Formats: sequence, C-alpha cells, structure tokens
Amino acid sequence: MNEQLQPLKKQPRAGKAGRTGTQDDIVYAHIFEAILEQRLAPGTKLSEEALGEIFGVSRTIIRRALSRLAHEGVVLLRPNRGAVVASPSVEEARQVFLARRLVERAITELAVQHATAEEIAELRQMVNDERDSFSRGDRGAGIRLSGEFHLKLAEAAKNAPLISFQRSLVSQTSLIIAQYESGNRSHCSYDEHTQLIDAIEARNGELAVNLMMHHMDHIDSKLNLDEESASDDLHAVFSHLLQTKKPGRPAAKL
Amino acid sequence: MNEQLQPLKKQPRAGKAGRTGTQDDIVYAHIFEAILEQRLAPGTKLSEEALGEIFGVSRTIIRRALSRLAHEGVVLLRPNRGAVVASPSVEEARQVFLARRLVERAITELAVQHATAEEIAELRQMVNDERDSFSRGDRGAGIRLSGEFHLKLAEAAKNAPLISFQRSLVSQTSLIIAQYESGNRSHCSYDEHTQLIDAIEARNGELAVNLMMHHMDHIDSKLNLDEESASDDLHAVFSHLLQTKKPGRPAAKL
DNA sequence: AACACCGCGATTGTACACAATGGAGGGTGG
DNA sequence: CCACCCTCCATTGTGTACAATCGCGGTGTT
Repeated sequence: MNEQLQPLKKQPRAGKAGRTGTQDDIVYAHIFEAILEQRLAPGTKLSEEALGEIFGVSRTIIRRALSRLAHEGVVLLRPNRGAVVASPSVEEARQVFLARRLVERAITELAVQHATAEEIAELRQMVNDERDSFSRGDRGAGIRLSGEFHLKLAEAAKNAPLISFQRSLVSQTSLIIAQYESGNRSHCSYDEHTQLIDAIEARNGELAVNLMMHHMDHIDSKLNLDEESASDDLHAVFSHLLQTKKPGRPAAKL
Repeated sequence: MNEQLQPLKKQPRAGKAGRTGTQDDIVYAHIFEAILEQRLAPGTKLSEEALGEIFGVSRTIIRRALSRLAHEGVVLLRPNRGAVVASPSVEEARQVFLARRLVERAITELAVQHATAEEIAELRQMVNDERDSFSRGDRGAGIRLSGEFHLKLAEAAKNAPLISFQRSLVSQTSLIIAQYESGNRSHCSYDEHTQLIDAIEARNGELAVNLMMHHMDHIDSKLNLDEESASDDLHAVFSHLLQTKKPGRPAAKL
C-alpha cells in the first residue's frame, strides 16, 4: 500500500518532467505531468497526506506545489476541502482561448522584433523534440513540449509579465486539450510551428501573426467545445456539479 | 520593541485595506497598502518573524501573504535570503506598461460588450470614492482605488484569465506609480474614468478604446521613466544593488 | 596592510503536532 | 419509510520546534 519512491534526494530523472530545482519544483512538475498525461483525471482529489507519502516530503512542500498549480488554474483549491484536478468547463475553456489569442498575437509581434538567433535555434530544437514525442506515441510529452514551445516564444518576446501570463495560459490550455481533444490527432501540428519560426526568423511580422492566428484556429477546431463527447468524459461532464457549488443536493450519489 | 497590534481577530477595520476575509487576506492587504502608501520603501526587507509579531500571527500566514505578493510582482522573494519590497527598474516598468496597454484594450472592448447596468453603477461609485480620497489628500488610498477601478473593469469583461492577469498588472503599476510618479499630481484623473464609463454605457467600443489608450498615455507621461529624478529616488536607483538596506524599524505603526 | 579562510549568528526552509472544519453515516422521531 | 439531527472521522488549517543555509566579522597569513 505505502509504496513510496525513494526520497527524491538528488536524481534529476532527466528523462521526464523538467529539470530538478528545489523539491517544490519536482513535486510540481510531477503532478503537472501526471495531469497532462491523464493519469490524473479531472476532478480527482489530491490529498496532501497521500501526495506527501508518495513523494517522501512533508505536507508543507505538497501544499506549496498545489498552491502554485492552483494559481496556474490546473488545480482547484477548495478551502477546507482540499485540492482537485481542475476540470475546465466549456465556458472557461473559451475564456482561456480568447485570452490566448490576445497574448499570442502580441508575443508573436514582439518575438519578431526581439528574438535572437540563439533563441530561434532553441525553438527549432523544441519542435524536433515535439515531433519525436508524437512519433514515439508519447502524447503527454507531446502536449507538454508543445506548450513549452509557446512558452519559449513568450520568452523571446522579452516581456516578463507576458511570460508569466503565458505560462498560466499554456498550462490551462494543455489541461483543456488533454480533456477535450478529439481522438488521437496531433493537436499542435509542428509544421505550423516550423513555419512560424521561419516567419519570425525572416522578421516578417505580418506573416508570423497570421500564421499564429491560423494556428490558434486549428487548435480551436480540434476541440469538441461545442458539444460534449459522450463516453469517457463523464468526469468532465459532471465534475462541475460534484465538486464546487450546488449547496443543496450536491449530486447525492457519486 | 515588541509592539504588536491586537491579534486581529475579527474587527474589519473597514475604513482601510479591503474587506476582511481570512487572516492571509488581512496580512496581505495591510502589507500591500503599506507599500502603496510608501511607508515601506522599495528594497525594505520584510522579515517573516518581525511581520508575524506585528500582526500577531505565525510565520506560516506571513509566508503565504509574501508568496502571494511575490507572485503579483510587488515583493521580491530571494531564496534563503528573505523577502524585500520590489523596486521595479525602468525596464521592468516599461514591460508592465506595455502589457497593460494590451490588456486594457482587450478589456475595454469586452466590457463594452458585456458590462451590465449594475456593474456600470458600481464603476461610477468607485470613481466617486477615488475622487473623495484624492480630495482628502489620501494619496495611497487614491492609487489603490484607481487600481481597483481598472480591476472592476476587468471583471466586467467576464474573462477569468484576464481578470487574474489584470490584478497582477494593476498591483505592479501601483507600485511603479508610487515609486516614480512626479510630485503630487493626481495620477489617474477620474475625469477620464468617468468619460470611459460613459462610452462603455453607450456601447461605443471605438470611443471607449480610444479613451482608454489616451488614459494609458497620460499615465505614462506622468512618470519619470526616461531619466531618474535625483533626490529621494536614491532608493529606486540603487535598490537593485543594496536590497538589504534599511534594517531599522519597518514601519513604526501600521 | 590586504586578502582569504573559517566559525558564528541570524534568518529562512522543513517537518511535525495539534486544532478546526466539513462530510458521512447511523440513529431516532415523526 | 423518510427526513432530520447528531456524533464521529477524515482531512485541512495553523502554530511551533528543529535543521539548513547564507552573510558577516574575526583572525591568521603573506
């Protein structure tokens, strides 16, 4: 029952979630990755004590990681009732996408102006990694790397507040994609990423923005935001009932 | 040395910082207000233990409040070295203002579409409060209320991610204004706020956006971002070097 | 005299113990 | 038989003790 991975002293575990920093980051990254990989379904309760045993740290660390995840919108923190994996409603998803269009447009324009050759090279490398992940069939890693691409682009824009906001938006987008994306189609075609890099490298702002907006369109269109899919999305369909509101009769049986 | 205000059990102290919620919020609001009122100069060290004694709570609460302030960019959290009041550089200030232009434009457009009559009434009330504060000479409250106006506008836009981002931007803007604004000119003329509300109520999107952009221009122009002012801005000029200065008495009274 | 190294003090980082809250289940009354 | 209430338990919220870390000042050497 109480299997606990080794107290995660050093060991980067470089293969998986991002590079090791402080313990918080490790816990944060692991939970985040688990959510993206859909090993943690939306609505799943995240008990502090259980997580603490799993990662071999105290609740203090877990609490910080959860707080951070909550701030990025990936986890919902209910006072006195613990944390659950967020399950964005269709309306929330729309809001995130609207905000992303806005931010991505600005980021693209700024990146065209400020991206260095080194950054462009890094971006190309990331697209390669992303393609590899998808060809390996590692969908979770693919979604994560695709998000990291957009985050890297934000860094190239050289605007700290936008980077921070983009991080939050990308996190939520990843969760939404994991939750709503239909079937197994690659959600963020790396072709579009490559074209985008080309336009940025050519300092063609107008083209870059157009590509980015089309890219956003494609992401939108691949999601089933208009009507709920039926079978295994029960969690998503009902989660808004059985975790937050509805003080009276909160879905008696679940 | 150990002067400590009463353990802040309930007592809303409604006059000052925002309405009382949980203890975190009280501590957060008080520190935030102290920073805006410039009773806490940029660069001032925020010792957890000292704050804990002042507010009569344990370091746990203080730590959460500081973490939140850090996330909003008002406080700088240096690992193993404690927290200090942030002192945005000119470059950082420019980035914040760029991001704000972006966000305010979008918020204005959305508010024109979605603001309800009730929200518009609330906005007008807030402008009244703001004017009262300035006429009373309460500059800190004025800056804070002006920020809350822009935040309320974001709420009228009905987009959760934008609201969250705007909260962070407004906080940082307030700090920048407190730090850089020249003299005693009212920084956010409520006339402009009133005109803006009128345009929104008339559902005139183009006019509203133009007013907002001019409003941003005015805020920009009132700051001394181009060249440092000499006398009392030494803190700002050097704070990035000597973050630990001013060890004595962090705000004699709160 | 200046530089470098080492130990000390202060402050933050972490873990844990206790208090408080909310939900679930059983029991009782209508 | 159903509904309501009351108690108990699981889980989170808070305070505190202890450990780790960093900066600073003393001391010795070159």
